[in-house]
Amino acid sequence: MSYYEDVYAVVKSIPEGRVSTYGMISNFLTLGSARMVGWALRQLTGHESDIPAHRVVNSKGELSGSLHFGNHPGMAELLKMEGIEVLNNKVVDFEKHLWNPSMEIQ
DNA sequence: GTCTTGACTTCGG
DNA sequence: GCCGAAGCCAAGA
Repeated sequence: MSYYEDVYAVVKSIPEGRVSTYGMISNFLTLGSARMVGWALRQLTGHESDIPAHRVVNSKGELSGSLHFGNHPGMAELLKMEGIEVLNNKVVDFEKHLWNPSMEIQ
């Protein structure tokens, strides 16, 4: 059980129509660095598991990870499909769709 | 063993 | 509002 396993669990826990940020996840898991989340998700590219990494965005609400996906020609479409409006790889009103990991525990 | 890089964040200019 | 630098931790070379 490594730290990134926790990241995967949190990302998978993100409900449809909701997005989360690296800093929020890192803060929730007390990783101390948002890069740890990015590192975990980077390893995820080879896994291609059921991890909805497209729901994870940076503090600006941009799909910074979309660049690494590559396999997903329309990752923004996926978010739109879930009810999230995306424009130019950026989540529109992402703060409204922002999902707090602590919400899972509640 | 050290050095570099990385899907980040935040502060300062 | 954009650009640069520092902080942070982990993995690969």
